[in-house]
Amino acid sequence: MYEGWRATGVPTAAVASAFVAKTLYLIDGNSLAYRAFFALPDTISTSKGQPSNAIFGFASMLVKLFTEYGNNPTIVCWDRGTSGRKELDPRYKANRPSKPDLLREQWPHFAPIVEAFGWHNVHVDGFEADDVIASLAEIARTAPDPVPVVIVTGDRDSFQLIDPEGHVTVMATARGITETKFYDYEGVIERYGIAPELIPDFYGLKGDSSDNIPGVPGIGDKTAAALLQQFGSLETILSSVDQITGAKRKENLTNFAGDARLSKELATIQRDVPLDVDPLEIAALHTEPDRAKLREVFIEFELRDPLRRIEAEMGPAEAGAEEETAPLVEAAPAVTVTVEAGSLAKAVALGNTTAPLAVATAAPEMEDGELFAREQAWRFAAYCDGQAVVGELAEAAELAAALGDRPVIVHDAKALGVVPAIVAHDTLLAAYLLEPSRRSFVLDELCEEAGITIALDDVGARQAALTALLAARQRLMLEERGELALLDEIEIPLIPVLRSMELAGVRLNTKTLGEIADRVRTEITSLEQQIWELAGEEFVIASPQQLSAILFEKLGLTKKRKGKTGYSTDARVLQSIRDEHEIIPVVERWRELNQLSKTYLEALPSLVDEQSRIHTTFVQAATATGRLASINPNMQNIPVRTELGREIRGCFEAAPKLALLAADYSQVELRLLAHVAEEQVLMDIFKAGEDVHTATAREVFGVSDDEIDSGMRSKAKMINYGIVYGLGDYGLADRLNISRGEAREFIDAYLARFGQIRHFMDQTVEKATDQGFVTTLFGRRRNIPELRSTNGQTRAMGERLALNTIVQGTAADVMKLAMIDVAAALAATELKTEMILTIHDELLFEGPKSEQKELSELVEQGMIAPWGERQPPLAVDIGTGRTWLEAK
DNA sequence: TCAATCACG
DNA sequence: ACGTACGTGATTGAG
Repeated sequence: MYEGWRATGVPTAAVASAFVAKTLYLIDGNSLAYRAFFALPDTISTSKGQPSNAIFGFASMLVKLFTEYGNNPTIVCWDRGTSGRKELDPRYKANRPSKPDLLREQWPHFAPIVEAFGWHNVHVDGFEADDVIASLAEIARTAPDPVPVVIVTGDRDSFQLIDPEGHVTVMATARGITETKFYDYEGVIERYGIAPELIPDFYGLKGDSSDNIPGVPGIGDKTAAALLQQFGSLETILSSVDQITGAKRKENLTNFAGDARLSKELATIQRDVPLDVDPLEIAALHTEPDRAKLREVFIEFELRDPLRRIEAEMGPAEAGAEEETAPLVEAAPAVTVTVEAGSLAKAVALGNTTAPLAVATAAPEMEDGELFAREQAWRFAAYCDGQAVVGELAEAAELAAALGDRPVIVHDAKALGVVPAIVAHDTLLAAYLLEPSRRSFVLDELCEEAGITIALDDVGARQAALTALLAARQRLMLEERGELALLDEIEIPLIPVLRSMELAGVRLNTKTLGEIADRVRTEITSLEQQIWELAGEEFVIASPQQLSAILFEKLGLTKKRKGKTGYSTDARVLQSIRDEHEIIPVVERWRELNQLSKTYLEALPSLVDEQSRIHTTFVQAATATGRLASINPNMQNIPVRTELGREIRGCFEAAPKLALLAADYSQVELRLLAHVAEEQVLMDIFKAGEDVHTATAREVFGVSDDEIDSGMRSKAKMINYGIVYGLGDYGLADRLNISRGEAREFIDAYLARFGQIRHFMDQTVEKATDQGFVTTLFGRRRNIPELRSTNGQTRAMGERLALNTIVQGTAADVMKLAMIDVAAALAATELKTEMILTIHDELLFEGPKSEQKELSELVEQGMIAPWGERQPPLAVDIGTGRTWLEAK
């Protein structure tokens, strides 16, 4: 039976039985790889754009086995051909689609991961993984001193390998990939109602569509199990057809008896595959993971969490082993680092003083409830050229002052409070440019992933050194991708500009705001009573679940869209059923007031400083497109669209004796689109200074200007927005409340009139799909793995992302350059005016009214300057006033 | 912690 | 057969 491996001369079962028996894990590699691939979104990919969902899932499973069950002897088996079973019936697995490209690309990387664990890969030509597993398990099970076997697979037909003695059990992957369920002999009986050895009979009856095993028509899980329980085996069933109830079933069992027998055979896993490995030997062998190799592949595929888990499990490497896990980068200087406590001056003089100094700071540790943390010192560390100095600061601002003109490398320079005069590199911003879709940029994690490690006891010194090494690596990568200028000429120069705006803040008239708040509170209370009365009971109006129960169940109103947890009650749904019940308008009003009240009226006053000013924090590494984000509070979503919203906006005002000036780009995104698509008709509209929506209506509907009504203009406006967002007919139909067909006609008419836009879209999608990413006009890059998804809907999303990212991202680049220009121009004058806010395409300034004329000129110039001579020109609208509302 | 909702560009 | 326009942040209820 085991000639295969006997012939090769490896130890026989008798010899091997001398080894100590441990549990042997036999993994169906194919099953796991496929499961992982289909269980996880195929948009998971590395920062370089390499698809990695299956690798991630597969590696996670191995890590789970390692961490939860220990380092057991493990063999991963792989298909090599579709086995002898194919000869029985050419239909077997015939309708199985070939391996998806995205999985095929990942295929070569599974085996090395297994090897890194110190585990074994096995395949036998002409056999499938489960046949190999069965044969290995058979040897282990029947050895004089049986080795317990756990088979890890997602395929249920492997249950037939489970034995009554408990030597062979199956760990089956459940939903997802890392969720598993153990099956032993009793477990299978419990689950299927039949013993494991009847599994082939079971599949013979019910068939298996995934492997194209026919079975008997009309027989499913339940019937197959019942029949087997009654008769004991497929053969007995087939020979006792007369005793079976149901004419049709009888007929099928008679007519398809041949198929059933063949199906059983197809479902029977072979246990006599010739092998050249000895499972008993492997079971007795203890191997250790190759930590360096493991690290290398996990880092290569950016498997952050699995790497963390496996390293935590393995514990610190043994002394002396450190050399083996050498970092992937040239991090040699780290070894020579010396740490000495010293002064700031000493730090600043570290190494060659014209070379950048890497610095790191740590805020005082604050215990819960501790109010006076500032009495403690800040700690700082500086690193340059293999030497480090650590020390303390009375306050954070000391650092920038001491640094003077020394170039600095730092992780998040803006967070230092005072931005050093010369920032040579910011590892946070560099990491953001390299991976703009990433959510967190923790230095330790970035280094960990890059394979940069430094053995230094002092946390501060280590952070500073890590920053330096990471910076070097990042600059090479940015250079390679053509994004270095983006860092050096946009993101870094922007840091002090943003910091100044944060420090300046915006003045809030808390008195007026308080009056509005009181008024609104009263109204909310009254609305609340009305709603409860109309509903006939008190409930939490803010709970979509409870509201949904009232509206759609108690009151029986028309249900519209439904989400994951129930029927939607959002504004659009409410609007569409407004006429059905008098409660709806009250709920709508309550929603509006409550939202504005909770988010702004009640929250903002507590955020003002002694000057009644609010200081937001701009997050430079937040959005996937390059835009800025604003938090604590978010100053970029202050209301303006509703009446109450405008009242709130009116509470933001200039300080006494000063005024506000707002400058916003007019239709930047459409102008940029016209430029990148080289769409002459659209460019001409802008060059002529026309209203773009009206002009679009004219072009698309083929009418003259005086025939355009407001409805046509608003339709055109929707189409224009749609174009920028990457529109589809359904989305447009939804918004315009027209049929999908009509929407399609509009879009076709638009793209026919603006032919270059269509060309640009097609070309962009093609190029982006090919490259896996898009870039803005200024070279900012975003990977879009969605474009290569096997799911059509996901791909469509990728196409929209591709187009929108170019437009939105280029607009963000332009605004950032504008802010740098304007800030520099302002600084070069005697003007006292300050730039205080940026809201994507708008800038807000505060200063003496007397400066407004000069300021307008300067701001407009500064905002247009980055665009240079490109066509169409950009345009800026400027307004002034006491409040933000007036200025806009 | 997530989903739903809604404020903005 | 699906479920739709891009990008954000804050608040809230419910698990």
